[in-house]
Amino acid sequence: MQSNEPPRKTPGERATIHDVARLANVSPATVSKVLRGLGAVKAESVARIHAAVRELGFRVDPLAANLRRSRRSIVGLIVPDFRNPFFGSMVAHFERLAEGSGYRLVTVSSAEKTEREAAQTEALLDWRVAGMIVVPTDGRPAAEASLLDQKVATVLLDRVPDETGFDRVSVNNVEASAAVIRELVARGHRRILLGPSSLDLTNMRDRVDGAMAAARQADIVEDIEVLLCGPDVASAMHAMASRFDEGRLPTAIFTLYSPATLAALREVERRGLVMPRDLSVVGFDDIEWMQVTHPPIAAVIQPVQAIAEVAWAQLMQRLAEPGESPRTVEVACELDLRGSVAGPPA
Amino acid sequence: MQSNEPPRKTPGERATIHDVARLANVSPATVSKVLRGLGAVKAESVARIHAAVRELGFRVDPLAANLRRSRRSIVGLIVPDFRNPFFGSMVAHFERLAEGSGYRLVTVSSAEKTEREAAQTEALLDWRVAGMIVVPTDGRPAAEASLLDQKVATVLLDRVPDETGFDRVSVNNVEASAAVIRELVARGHRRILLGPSSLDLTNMRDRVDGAMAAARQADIVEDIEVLLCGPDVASAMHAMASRFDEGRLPTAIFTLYSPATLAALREVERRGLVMPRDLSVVGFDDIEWMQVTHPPIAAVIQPVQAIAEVAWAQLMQRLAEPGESPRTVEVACELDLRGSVAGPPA
DNA sequence: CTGAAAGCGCTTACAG
DNA sequence: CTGAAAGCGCTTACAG
Repeated sequence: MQSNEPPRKTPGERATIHDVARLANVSPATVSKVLRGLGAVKAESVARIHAAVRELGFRVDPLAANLRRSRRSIVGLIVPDFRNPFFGSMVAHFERLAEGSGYRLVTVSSAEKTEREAAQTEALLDWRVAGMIVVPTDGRPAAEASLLDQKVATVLLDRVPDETGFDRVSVNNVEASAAVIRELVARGHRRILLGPSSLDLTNMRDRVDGAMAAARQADIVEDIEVLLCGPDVASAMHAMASRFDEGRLPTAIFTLYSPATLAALREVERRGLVMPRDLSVVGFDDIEWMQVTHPPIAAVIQPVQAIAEVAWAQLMQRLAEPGESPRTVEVACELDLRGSVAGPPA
Repeated sequence: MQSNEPPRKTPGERATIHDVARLANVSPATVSKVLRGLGAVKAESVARIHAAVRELGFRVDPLAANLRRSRRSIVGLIVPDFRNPFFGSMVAHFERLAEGSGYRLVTVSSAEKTEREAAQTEALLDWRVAGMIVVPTDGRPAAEASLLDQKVATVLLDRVPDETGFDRVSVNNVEASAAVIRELVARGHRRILLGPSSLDLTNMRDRVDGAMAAARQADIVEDIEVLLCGPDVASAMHAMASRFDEGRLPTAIFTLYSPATLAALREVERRGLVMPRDLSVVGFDDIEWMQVTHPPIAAVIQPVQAIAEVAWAQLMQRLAEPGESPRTVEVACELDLRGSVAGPPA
């Protein structure tokens, strides 16, 4: 880091590599070489160059530096929604990972719309990003053709397609969801409501499938109910409210993403129901507030940090070896059964 | 938006303006002119150029396009923490605002560390951003000298310094906090705990000042207690736990940022206290989960969208008229007194 | 060990 | 109406 008061000679204008070269009495090519630690340069020149860099407060323009290469040292990250803390946390982890790796991270959101995801992807490709990390809006990159066409190293995250030419990282959605159902069944529940956002998302489909498989095992498939809750908190509130209005509630709700958990609790609260006496609730995704409710909400914990680390490592690996065939990694979730779960009402 | 399958001639390589020029039988300069809608060009040439652009799936490289100007068409946004939904929401609003304005948004976080804020600012300046929107880590931009030196249009947000050469947008922290105290006093509270993150942050200081002013008016200054809760949820949990351990709690807690609200509720929950019977709680910042707790938590609502819109308008204005003297805008908050507030225990 | 020249993908005067 | 040339801030062969 440089000091707070860069001793620039020309306030308002940044020094260029030519200014440094002039001051150090060498050519711009030599400055460039020294700055990137390449080749053999006379010690005297090196010293003069470093002095000039300090004197002028010179810092290279990373965008111009990459112009001659076909790819910029930028990684693009596309998430569905900044307001969801799960993705917020993901962004924070990637930002930390990008530091020191020599890549800059540019993060954009698709707002859960495929057209926007496509437009954002194209915009990042316009920047000649070296790589991309994408949480596809509905399980398949919206600008898949362009990504493949331009051969940009890409890792898909969270909502990953079954078949794809890209690297993938996800959690063990099927098994984690099955485990939740098994726990509920073990406590005596039969009538269980599942709350996915939509069945177009591959991760949601996997969660429903896992839950259903466990239900089949327990022979309670016919008692399982699926409520589509839509992309965000607003839609989930609406869906839950309608369902609660209908009456004859199940004895347990397993919400498959955090906005639905929020919506379910809101209805529980509004109608004066008491967890877990009247209703058990388990959410997929653990968020900080889930431990300040009364009782705390049981949750499937996604290891965000591990997901980000694995994905970043995969991306770096692919940038190093573009030819390798795509790999898939599945990270295991943990189930924390908190106070919101008990047996069904007597 | 272009179709999913760009009909590129050279897969893997993007077409350049030279490719377009060659195909359309004109010079690159003419293509450039047409693409930016400048100057007079023969209708025939225009048609051939558009045809070539489509044929090759050409899209300009916005970074290269800006190289000749001293500033890139990029706006940098620095927030303290992506994991805080208040800032997540802010980022989402700015992203939407940037679209269609011809600027691309590059968002980074300071992780509540001034050194990181300084480094992130320098990095964005390296990119020659046209403008910056900064939520200063502790009330004053960490790389202030560089921002001023390079004359980059800058708007400060949320935690704004008292005196500064930059445009500022904040909420009416003093008055909003005073209003909370007045409401609590009106309900009979005297012993009130304030929970700021730190007194180094100008917005926190203003909130404390506003609360204190109202307390003075009500002659209860000596009953006010201030608990520093630190930068994030973890530190706030720790601070709250220690304070609750001490015993002799106040009758009301006014947390001045959402992590402290979370921490306060966690202690309430852990110790089996009942709101508002044993304790009233009001938080500064409204977050979605605050309405799914029992009872819902009273909150000072910051109008994130209005804040973002005002700040963006200011930035655009300053880019248009760099010479004008800095302006300050204060946006009003709304107080929603929900079930977590009542009179003190009898 | 060093520098002149060409190039990255565009735009900007300028000349015609 | 159009194009050749120079330039933005760097890097990359290449020649010496």
